[in-house]
Formats: sequence, structure tokens, C-alpha cells
Amino acid sequence: MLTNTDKRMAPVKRETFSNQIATNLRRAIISGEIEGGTQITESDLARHFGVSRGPLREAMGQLASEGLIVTIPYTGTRVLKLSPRDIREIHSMRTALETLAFKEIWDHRDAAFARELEARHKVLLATLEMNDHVASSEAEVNLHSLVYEACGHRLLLESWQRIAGRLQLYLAIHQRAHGRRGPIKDAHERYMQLALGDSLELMLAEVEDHMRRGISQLESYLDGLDG
Amino acid sequence: MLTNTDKRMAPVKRETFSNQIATNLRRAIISGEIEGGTQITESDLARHFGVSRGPLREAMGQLASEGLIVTIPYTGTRVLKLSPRDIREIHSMRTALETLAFKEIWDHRDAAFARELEARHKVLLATLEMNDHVASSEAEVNLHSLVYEACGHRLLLESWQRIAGRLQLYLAIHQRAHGRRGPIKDAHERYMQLALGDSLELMLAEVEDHMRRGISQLESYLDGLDG
DNA sequence: AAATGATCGATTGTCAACAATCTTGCCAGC
DNA sequence: GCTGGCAAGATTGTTGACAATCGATCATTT
Repeated sequence: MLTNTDKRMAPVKRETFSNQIATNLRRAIISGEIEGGTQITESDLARHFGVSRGPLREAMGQLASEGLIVTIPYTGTRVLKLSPRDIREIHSMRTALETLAFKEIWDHRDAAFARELEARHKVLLATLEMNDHVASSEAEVNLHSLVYEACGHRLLLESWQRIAGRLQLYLAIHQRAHGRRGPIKDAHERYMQLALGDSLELMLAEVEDHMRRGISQLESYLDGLDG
Repeated sequence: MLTNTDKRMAPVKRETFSNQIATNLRRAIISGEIEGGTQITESDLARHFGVSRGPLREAMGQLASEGLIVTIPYTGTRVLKLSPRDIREIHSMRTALETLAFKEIWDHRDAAFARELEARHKVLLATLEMNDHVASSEAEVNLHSLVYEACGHRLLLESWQRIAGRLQLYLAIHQRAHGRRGPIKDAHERYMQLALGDSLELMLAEVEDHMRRGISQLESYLDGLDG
């Protein structure tokens, strides 16, 4: 009997044009290839991707539902330009979600979880070393994604994925602006240790702290701008 | 200078076909007019609404992103059939979100908030009196929506709205199956009192309790089915 | 009889043309 | 100089036809 645990035996994924385009466009936005606030038009993108406006529209609908782009009827579409308020909201939202995720997974953590966490941590460290902001923002989100993937809460995972794009966008911008990789590295050492440790309470405190640090960092950045 | 606080001065809403259809379809699903698991086809619905498949497809895309329907490429689309697992997930997710919402709003509650809360509570009581399951599930969701609308956290509101449909669907089914309106009424008396009270701690405890009661109710229902 | 392969209807995916709407810039009139 | 309206261009919204894929049914073969 064939079991489904081997990923090579997983059911094939139908990749419709819309999905492929959505994936590519998402990458382009998150990586900063298309700057925030830029206007994008369906016809141009359709030409660029070599498809008609139909599937492209659908892809844009997806990204719009993720908040990565904003469409005004009959007028135009622009890629998200993150405001300080957006960033504060992303931080607090993420804290609430990650708190739930750790509560859910805490008593179900196993060896595979620890192994995968270490693996993703290594990737993050490597990308930090190379100073590749896009790659390391992706690695950071990927590291944090694990707890959502592993906790077995589909709705929670879905909610996380809906804000993960915006978070990654922020991380990439932030690192590019004043990319001090030391704090990121330290923060994730702590994260790893606590996530594999014995105290849920300490882990949740770290999650909250992580948010507070992020917001205070944002605030001092804003003060430096116009203060 | 004109401020934007007056709702009559808010920018007009463009209601495109897709949006109207999405709204109507959502209602039809949530109200149970279309049963869970039913297959729906784009052509049929397009004929029914008197539009072409394009806008209808877009509306279905929206509902799919809300989890109310599930589409398999080239194969078909079915409306969501809630599983016990879905319901457990909705409950825990909702608890996490509502906890954040009350933390955010607690020190900013004002007279208008209290007034609106009372108003929506009255509507809920009225619908319960009339034994209209669809209307009262809508009223219940509407009552709980206020804290999300008023807390000024756009991302949180967005996340709430994404699960509110599924929650309402569950509430309507649940009430129709064994509609005891007494407990609902009592629970919301408590909710009102605490939401307008002085202790955030007590309010959050109530939110958690509300979830626990919901899940244990679900569990005893399941036991009664196959036990 | 069981397994394999072909056929057909149903359903979603894609396309290119057309319609509706918004924004911008210009011009006349005051 | 300012206001109002009008026209042009750009952009999204909508349509109907065609293509690709799937699931079930039925014939074929071993």
C-alpha cells in the first residue's frame, strides 16, 4: 500500500495561469522589484506575462485580497505602500496569531518539528551572512511559518499566510533601509531556544517582546525622520 | 474644512456587478438557502443573476477566498460543508481575534460605542424573540462585529470579516438544529455587562469561556450522534 | 470477470473585443 | 484669475465564444 507521507507521491498540483501569475507578481512586489505606490495596469502586465487580461485579472484579485495591491474601480491599481499604522497593525496581529499557534502546538512538538526548525534557522543565518535582504526576509518569514504549518490549525495557517506577504514586504524594506543583521540574528537565537524549550509562558512572553521591540524600533525610526 | 467623520460625506461606493453578486451569493450560502456540499456551476449562476460568466467568476473568487466555497480546477465548485474540525478552528481563531480587539479598544471605549452596542443587542433580542434563525445569527455576528469596527485596527477587522461568514453559517445551522435561545440570550447579557464594565481581565476571561462553552456544546452534540 | 483504453458530456480556464467609468487638461465665459 | 463644463485618453468592467481538462460511462481486451 502506498502511503502519502512521501512528498514525491503527493497529488500533483494543477497550476493554472492565474496561480502562476499570482505567485510571480507576489514575489515581484515583496522583493521590491515593483516599488510601493507604483501604478500597475492589467494590459501591461498581461502583455508582460504573455496572457490575456482574464487570468491576469484573477491573479490581481488574489493579491488584492491579500492586501498587496489596491484597486479602485474604473480608475487604477497601485501596489501597497506600507504606512507606519500598517506596520503597527501587522505586528500586533502577528503577535495574536503566533500566540495561538504556540498554544496549539506546544504539547505536540516532536523531533521532526525541531529538525525542520533548525533547518530553516540555518537558511536564515546563511542569507543574513550573504547580506541578501530579499532572501533573508523570505527566510525569516519561512522560519516563523513552521509553527503555523505544524500546529494543525488550517484556519490559523490561512490567516497567517494572508498577512505573511505584507510582513515580508516590511522586513525587506526595513532591512534595506537600516540593515543591522546583528539584532535579527540574536532575536532568532532566543526564538529557537525558547521554541524548543520547556516553558510556554516564556515563549509567549518572547513573542510579545518581539512585537514591542519591532514597534519601538519603528517609532525611533519615525522620530529620526521628522523629529 | 470638511472632516470625514460624517458618514454622509464618505466617498460613494462603486457597486460593481461582482460585488453585488458576491454579496447576494454570500447571503444565500449563509442563510442556508444553498445547502452545504451543493455543487454550483458558473453558467447556471450567471444565467440566474443575468450576467455573463466573467463577473460571476470574480464573485466566486471572492467567496472562495473567504472559504465559503471550494473550487477544483476544471472540475467544479461546491459550497462549504462545515466539519467539526472547522468549527473548533473557527472558535479558537475567533477567541484570539476578539481578545486582541478588546485589548485594543478597552481604554478608548466611549458613549457612542456603548450606545451602538446596546442598539445591536436589542436587535439580537428581537430576532431571538421571533425565532428567526438566519436573522438572529446575523444579529449575533453583527453585535460582535462592533468591537472590531470600533477598535480602529483595520487588519484585525479584515481578518474578522474573513471568518465572520463561516461563523454565521455555523450559528445558523446550529440554531436550526437545536435552537435553544435561552443560553444565547444569557450569554449576551453577560457579554454586554462585561464589555461595558471596568475589568478587561474579566472580559477576556468571558471571551475564552464563550469559546469553551461553544466547543463543549459541539462535543456533546457529536457524542449524541454516534455515541 | 477484471483491467485497460476510448468516448462523451459537463465544467472551468482563456481569449479578444466592446462598454462604462474615471482622470486630466483645455478652453470659454465671467 | 477663477469657475464650470467638455472632450480625449487611459483604465477597469463586461461579454460571448472557444479551448483545456476532468469524471463517468461504455466498449475492448486479456
